[in-house]
Amino acid sequence: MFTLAQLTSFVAVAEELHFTRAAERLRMTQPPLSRQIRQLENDLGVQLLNRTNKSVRLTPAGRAFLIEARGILRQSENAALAVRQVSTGEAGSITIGFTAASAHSMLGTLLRTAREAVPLAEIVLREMVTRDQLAALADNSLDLGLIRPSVTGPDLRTRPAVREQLLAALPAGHALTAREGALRIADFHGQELLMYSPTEARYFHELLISIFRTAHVTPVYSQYLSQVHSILALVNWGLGVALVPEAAAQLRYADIVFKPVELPIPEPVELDLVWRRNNDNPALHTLLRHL
Amino acid sequence: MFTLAQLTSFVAVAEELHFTRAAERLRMTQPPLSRQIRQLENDLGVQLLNRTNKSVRLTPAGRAFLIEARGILRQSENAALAVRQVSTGEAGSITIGFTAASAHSMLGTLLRTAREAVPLAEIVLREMVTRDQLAALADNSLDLGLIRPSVTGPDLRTRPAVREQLLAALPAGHALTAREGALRIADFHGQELLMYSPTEARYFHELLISIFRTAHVTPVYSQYLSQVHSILALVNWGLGVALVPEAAAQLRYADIVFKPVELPIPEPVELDLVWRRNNDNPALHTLLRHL
DNA sequence: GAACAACGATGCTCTCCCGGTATCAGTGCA
DNA sequence: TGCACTGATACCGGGAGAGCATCGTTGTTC
Repeated sequence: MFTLAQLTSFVAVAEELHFTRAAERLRMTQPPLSRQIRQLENDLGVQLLNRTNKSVRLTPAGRAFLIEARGILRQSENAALAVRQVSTGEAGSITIGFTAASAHSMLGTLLRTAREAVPLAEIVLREMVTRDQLAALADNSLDLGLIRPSVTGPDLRTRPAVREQLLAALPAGHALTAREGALRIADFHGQELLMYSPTEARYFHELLISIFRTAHVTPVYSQYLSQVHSILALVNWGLGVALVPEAAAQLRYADIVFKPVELPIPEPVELDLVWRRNNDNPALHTLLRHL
Repeated sequence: MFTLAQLTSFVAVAEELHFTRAAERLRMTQPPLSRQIRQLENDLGVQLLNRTNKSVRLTPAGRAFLIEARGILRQSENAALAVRQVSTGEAGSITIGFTAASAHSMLGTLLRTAREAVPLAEIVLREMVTRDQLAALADNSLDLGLIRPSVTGPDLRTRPAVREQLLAALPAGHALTAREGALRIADFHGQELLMYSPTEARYFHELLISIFRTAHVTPVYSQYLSQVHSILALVNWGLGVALVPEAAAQLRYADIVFKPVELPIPEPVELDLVWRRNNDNPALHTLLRHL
C-alpha cells in the first residue's frame, strides 16, 4: 500500500506538472521526489504520469488517482482535526439518560445548555428509570444521568439539578377541587391515593410515605405504579387522587385539576445530575463546566 | 501527519484491545507496534488508548478516530482498485463527440456497445460538427469522434462506422410526392434544393455537388444551411426540397414526405469513427476492441 | 548545426527510522 | 509471595529516504 507522503508528493507534481517546482513546494530536492513518484507507481502497478524531458502529463489513470488522492488527504486532515476536537471536548458524543418525568422539566434546559456549550457534539438521549441509569453509568454506556436522588457508589458524582413542588392531581368533580387556594396534607386523609411503586419509583414512594407519616395522615393506597404518566391516566379516569411533580402538570388531561399543596418543605422533589467521577469523555466535562 | 501504516496498526489494536495479539495479526512483534501507536498519538497530540498493564481501552477520542481511520483505509484501498481499473481500461471516462445527425443512427449503437464493453466507464457526450471534433481530438479534449469523412492528420486514425442512403425530403403536396417508387437524380433538375453549407457541412455539400455534377443535373440552390434539422424545418415550411441522410427520417414532420432516390452508389453517406493514434486512455482502447 | 539551457533520471553516501531481540516493570491471581 | 501476563524500554542492525553530484535527452537560439 502507498503512503500519505507519496500522495502529497503526487498531488504536488500533478498540480505543478513539473518535478523541480513541485519539489520546491514540498521543501525537498527533485531526485527523491522523482523516486517517490516512481515508488508510488510501482506500488499501484499503474503509470500515473507521462514524463518526457520537456513535459510532464497526467495519464487517464493519473487523472483519476489525483481526485482520489486529494480526497484521502482531505479526509486525513479532517480526521486529525476532528480527533483533536473530541480530545479537547469541543466535539464528540454525550449519552444522556433521563427519567420520563424529567423530560418535562430539566431535560430541555440541559439540552439547550449542551447546544451552546458543545455545539459540535452529538447528544444521544435514552429514557431510563433511575435504577437503570445507575447501571448504565457503571458500565460506561451513559455519560450523564438525570435521576431522582438515590444512594450512589463512590465513583459517581452527583449534583442537584432542580427542585420542584408537588402538585395534587384531582379528577374533575372531586370534592377537593372546590377548595380555595392550596390544599393541605390533612386533606388527603382517607383519600384513595394512587401510589408510586416501591421498587421502580422508589424515590417518590419513600418521599410520599415520609410526608404522610410525619403529618400523621393515612390515605388509602389503592394502586402502585412506576410512571407518573400511568398515575395521571388513572386520575383522569377518576380512579383516585395523586401527588405528582410540578413538571407533570405540563401534560394536559381533560379531566384532571392540578392544585398546589402546602408542605413543610416547599419544593421536596429533587432531580440530580449524576456522572462517573473518572469518565474520560472530554465533551462531558465541557458540558459540566457550563452547568 | 500520520501514516497509513500507523492507521492499520491502530485499527488492529483498537479491534483486539490487546497489543500482543494485534501485533500477531499484523505479522510483527509487540514492541514496534507499541511505538507506532505512541508515535501516532504524538502526531495527533491526542491520547487514543488508555493502557494499563492489564487492559487496553479506547478513549472517546480513540473511538472517534477509529471510525475515521477505517474510512481512510477503505478509501485508500478503493483508490488503488479504481486506478488499476482505469489503467486496464475496465473503468474510466470516455468523451465522445457526435454530429447532430449521427445521434439518430450510429450513436445509439455506439453507446450500447460502450455499456457492454466498459460498463464501469463514464461516457461523456458532446455534440459538435466534424470540424470542431477534429480540433477537440487534437487537443485531447475528445477521445472518440463520430464524423463525416474528411481529411485528417497523420496522428488520427479513422474507421468507417456506417453507410447510409440519401433520402429525398419533399414538402407534402409537392409534385414529386406523387411518383411511384424511387426518385432519380434527374428529377431534381431545376428544383429548389435546400443545400448544405460549404464550410460547416462541407462533407454533404461536396457529396451533393459531385452527385449532381456527375449526372449533369443542376438544381436551384436556394439556401445554404449547416444542420440537417434546419434544412428539414425549411422543407416542412414548403421552402424547397432536400437530400438528407436516412437517419434523419426518424425525425417526424407533419408536412414532409421522405422518398428513396436511385443513385450510382446506393449508400453514399458515410460516418467515420476517429480517434488519436496515441490516445493513452485505456478505456477508449477497450471500447475500440469491441467495435 | 552547434552550443546551451532546462529537466527528469541515476548513482552514491549518509542519516535516521523501523523492526527485531532481550529485558524490565507493574498487576492480577493462585 | 511467587508466577504469569502484558505493555514499555534499551539496544542493535538493516533498509528506506533525503541530499549532492552528475548524466542523458530534448528543445531552443544564434
